[in-house]
Amino acid sequence: MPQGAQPRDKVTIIEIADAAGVSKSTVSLVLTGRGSVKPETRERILQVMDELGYVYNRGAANLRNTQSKIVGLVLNDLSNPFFAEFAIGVETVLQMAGYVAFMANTAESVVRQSQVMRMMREHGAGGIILCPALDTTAEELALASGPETALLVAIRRLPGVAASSVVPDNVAGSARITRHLLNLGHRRIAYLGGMSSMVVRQDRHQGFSEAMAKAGVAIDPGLNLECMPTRDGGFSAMSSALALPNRPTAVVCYNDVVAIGAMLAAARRGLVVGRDIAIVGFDDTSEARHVSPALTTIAVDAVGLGERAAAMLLERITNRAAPATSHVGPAELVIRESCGAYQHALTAAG
Amino acid sequence: MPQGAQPRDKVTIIEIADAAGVSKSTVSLVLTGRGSVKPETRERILQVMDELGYVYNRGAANLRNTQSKIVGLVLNDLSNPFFAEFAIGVETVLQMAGYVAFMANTAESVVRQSQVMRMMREHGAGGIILCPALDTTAEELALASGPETALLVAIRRLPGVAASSVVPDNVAGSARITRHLLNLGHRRIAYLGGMSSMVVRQDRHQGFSEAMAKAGVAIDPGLNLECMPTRDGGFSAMSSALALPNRPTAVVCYNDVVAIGAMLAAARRGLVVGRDIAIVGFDDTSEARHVSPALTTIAVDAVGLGERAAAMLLERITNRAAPATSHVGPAELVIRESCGAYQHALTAAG
DNA sequence: CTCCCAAACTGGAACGTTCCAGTTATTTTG
DNA sequence: CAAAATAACTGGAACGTTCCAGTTTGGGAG
Repeated sequence: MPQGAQPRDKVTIIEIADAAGVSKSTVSLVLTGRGSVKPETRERILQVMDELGYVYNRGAANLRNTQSKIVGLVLNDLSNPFFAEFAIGVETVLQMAGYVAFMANTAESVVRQSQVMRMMREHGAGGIILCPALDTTAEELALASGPETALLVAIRRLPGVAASSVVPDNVAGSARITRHLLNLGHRRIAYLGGMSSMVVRQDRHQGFSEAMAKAGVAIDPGLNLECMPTRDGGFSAMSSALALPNRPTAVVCYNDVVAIGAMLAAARRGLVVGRDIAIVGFDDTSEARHVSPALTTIAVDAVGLGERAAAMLLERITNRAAPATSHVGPAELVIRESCGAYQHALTAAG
Repeated sequence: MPQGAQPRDKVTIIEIADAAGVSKSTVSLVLTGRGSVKPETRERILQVMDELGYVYNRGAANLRNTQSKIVGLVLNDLSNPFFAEFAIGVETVLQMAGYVAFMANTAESVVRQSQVMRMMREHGAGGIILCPALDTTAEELALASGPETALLVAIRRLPGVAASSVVPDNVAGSARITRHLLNLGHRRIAYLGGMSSMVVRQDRHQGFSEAMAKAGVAIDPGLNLECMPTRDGGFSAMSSALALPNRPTAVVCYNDVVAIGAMLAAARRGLVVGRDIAIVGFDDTSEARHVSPALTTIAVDAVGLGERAAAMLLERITNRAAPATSHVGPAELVIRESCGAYQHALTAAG
């Protein structure tokens, strides 16, 4: 605030009008940019605003408008870098379009999720991008969202929900990375991590199964291990897998976080990952590059998914008649060291 | 929304009142919980709300109230897990207090930062927690914040700003980790990363210098290397350091991200980190644990800082007379493998 | 000079809520 | 049993904006 201005804690359009010697309607005209105002009048009004430290009151404006320029972004786990990157993509696009993102972290709690969604609707959000918490049901969502708020479900698809969605191609990605291990000669391959109640786990495991079936390789049911999708979960599940009498030669993990836990467990057992055992992940978070050996994984472009989600939601907000659409993003294989492909190439050549 | 309810896209308090056979004032009473309403009337009103799919309009309420229950959280870099963790801490405390966080990522852009802060004020945020973008000046901030919005500056302290602040003890932390290297016998120690214009860099470098001076070890000016606080920055700065005729035996890095880049550069040169050279970081992000060798670093408890920041801001919002306060959080040494302490212990014993 | 038209501006009624100042119904109290 | 107190409820005036329907101003055409 420029010096000399009294810090009146609530400057309104009317005070601006009085000070500039015009009516509040004229001030509103320059604020919204609608109608025609003489340039010098506009200038004078803007200057007065500056002097008095005027702050536009969007709440009051929305009361008439219904056009709120707010969208909500509900994340299930901000501590996972994957979702942080997703959020960055969303934010970039929204910002460009003059929207502002109300962002909240549910930490996988469905009650917090509905609280947060309610809050957003109460604040007049025109749309919500939701990365649903585990155990979110279609009914809950129907209650927590309404006809005036466009809903887009991202990352975790939610069967039975009539909303747009943006998800990576989990089935294809998982099949792709499984085929890679099969090509390297592995036959005893475990699937590790995630809980079977999770839709994403189901999709990824489906891709795994399909690739195995297509290659004519039988899946040992004992090599299908569930665990929470955390590093600790991966660590203990992998420890059990390694204690098996006939342990796997390769492990397809639910995601990078689990894979990193699994790598730690293998190292603890004295195994060299990429030589004695192959471990692969899913997501391609920045950590996948930094662990040693670097993790072979599936890149799903979190930022790109976020951008796409935001764009699709904005489309539905501005064009309310538009139908709900779905987008399935690409999932690409990134070969690094943890699968032993490099080692393998050497052996094959030698 | 329960079946049978018409999806009227704007249900107001008045329609609820009509349907329940009471006045809008009574409905307002049950909404706010003020005043006394007969339990059965309250029940009836709540039921009607449910049936008609009523959504409370906070914008309209704030028009009278000025108590908005919104606080803004402005982050300079959401892709850095440190800030994601900080955000989680902030959110947890706000949620508890019934507040909702408007969160935005500025990606180190000062123009985006002022846009975002303006938006938040326009939406009636009662306070803003700001992790300032690089190059933020005190003057800009004075313009972008106002008397009606409490400001708290976090993580990066900003000289000359009259606001509360929450920062880790950069000086002490840096001194602590430098002392650790000195105790291990290192004398040629480099300081690597960050730009000297950054206040955080200044603080951390000060701690480094003080520890060196106290130990009576001279600092070689050639071993003070600046770079952007990114992994790539750390990589190239470390590459230069290693090309020096008389290279350092230990490197204190600006933060973990830089340290990880530096480790990569050392490995590329064929050096075994923790044996041939010591590298340490600052922040203790989750990556520090996962790299190999695990990084010795300074833990500053990002979540705790976030919680503290939120609590302090809420205090200032609810008690407007409260003066601006400052909190300096602890910075603790976490010894892992990258400094060779384990190796050193073996040698000393043998 | 008069008329007309556009440009520039204005007053007041919304918007959905809260809250003050009542008004009625019900209970307590002396 | 009347009076007072309380509980339960109500009407209307805010709050800060937008927008409709005017009104004034200033020029140009006839």
